[in-house]
Amino acid sequence: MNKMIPRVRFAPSPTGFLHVGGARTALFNWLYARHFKGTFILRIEDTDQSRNTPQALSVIFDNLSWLGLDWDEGPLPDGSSKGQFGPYFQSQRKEIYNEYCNRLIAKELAYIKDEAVYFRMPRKRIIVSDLICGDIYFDCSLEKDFVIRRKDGSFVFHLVNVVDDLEMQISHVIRGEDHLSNTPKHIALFEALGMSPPLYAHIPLILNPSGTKMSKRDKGSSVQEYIDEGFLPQAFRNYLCLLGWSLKENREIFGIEEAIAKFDLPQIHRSNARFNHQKLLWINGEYMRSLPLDELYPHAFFWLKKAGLIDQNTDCSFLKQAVGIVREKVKTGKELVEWMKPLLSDTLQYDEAVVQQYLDDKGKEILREALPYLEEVSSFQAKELEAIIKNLSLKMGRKTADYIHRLRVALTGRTVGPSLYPMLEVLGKQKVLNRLYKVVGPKE
RNA sequence: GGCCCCAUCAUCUAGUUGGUUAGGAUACGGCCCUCUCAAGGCCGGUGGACGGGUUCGAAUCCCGUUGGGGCUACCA
Repeated sequence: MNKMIPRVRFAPSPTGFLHVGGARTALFNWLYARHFKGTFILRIEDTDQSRNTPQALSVIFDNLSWLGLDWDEGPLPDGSSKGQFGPYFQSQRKEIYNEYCNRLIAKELAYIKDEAVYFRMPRKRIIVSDLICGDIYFDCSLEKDFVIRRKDGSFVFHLVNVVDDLEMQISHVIRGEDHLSNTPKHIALFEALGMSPPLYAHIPLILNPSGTKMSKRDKGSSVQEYIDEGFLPQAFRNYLCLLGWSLKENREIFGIEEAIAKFDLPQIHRSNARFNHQKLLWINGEYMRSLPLDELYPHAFFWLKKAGLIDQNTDCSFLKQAVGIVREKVKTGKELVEWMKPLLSDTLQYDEAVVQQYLDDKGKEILREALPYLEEVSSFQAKELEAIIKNLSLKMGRKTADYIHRLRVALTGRTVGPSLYPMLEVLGKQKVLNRLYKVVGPKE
């Protein structure tokens, strides 16, 4: 086994969703592989047949792809696979497990009892040399033998995990700390099979905001929720990096390339981290604003399409401009969709209270004052528009805000929205005038 | 219960050969900016669980206590 070129793996179970803890485990494995130009392997731990469905499998593919984590070996969505160490589904590796199991029995390192196969656990001290936790001593002198093949012939996690790791020549096992206590068993299995174990790195767990274990039942525990909420993968994986790892230079926003360049195992924290939704929101907002518009646009398109706000006929250049002004104000895709509604639809929802406050007789009068200027302005650009509204307010002795607020309400039905002048420009003269006349009544 | 891991602001963290006014970020509060909302700028409070050691000196090393987490399955 060549330790210079790491081979790492992510081995999820097709449960129907990807846990955020699993996502970070995948991310750290992937970062490690990419940093050292190693191999990142995807292996599906589907020994539990009951929950092994095609949909559950595609969730893994989809969510990993969304995160931008590509694998060098493993199954592919089209049903094929790549890599020379397959099959990459545990359900297709029974012969292999059987062979190893029999080998252990032959060497009398395992035995049959009650129709199950038990591994003869060595009664000795086992040292786990962990890349993150250091040397940990386990006194296994009282450890009980454990089942590796069940009565029904299926194999237990410890056995399949070890066999797969050695068959696939995994060099570094990077996994959640919840496996730390299992590691002596795994090491004993490796030794019984005459192999030296891989290097281990147990990463701290991700906890709920309350500090309890994040289980599948908990809200916010699945990656899909964040996709649905309209988080950007760039932001989400950036945040995931921050849970247990940091650049160590007082900077928290960094791209995946920089993470790859600087990632390594020894710098990882030893203590568990709570998931902080507020901070994720902040990071997402940062990316929302700073991503090149062309990079943000496909995500926005996806959100808007899913919300049913756009179709094939929507004007792309208008859409992109609208996203460009709205993204300054929002933190998630869901918010963006909400803010885009008045820009995309010509049937506005006016709140009664808002109308009374802003579009009463006085409000309409103010809008009428502005209308001729908006009609006559030579170029419908934010700068020009700002100039004419400012001049108008000077001339009429009003506050600029008097015009701005009423225009916003008249044009969007809302008191909160994008900055006015850019919005006027994006909507364009025609839409602006149409909407305003709809509010104040036709020209006399 | 047994075994293992962990312990710096509310939260994520910097610190790693003991000597810092314990730094940053999010959140929170105040002020400024302002066209609503954001963003931005400035300021602010809050911190090494507790108790013992070692030392001239401990967030940093040792021990104990407490607290949190994990494992202890014919789940993975």
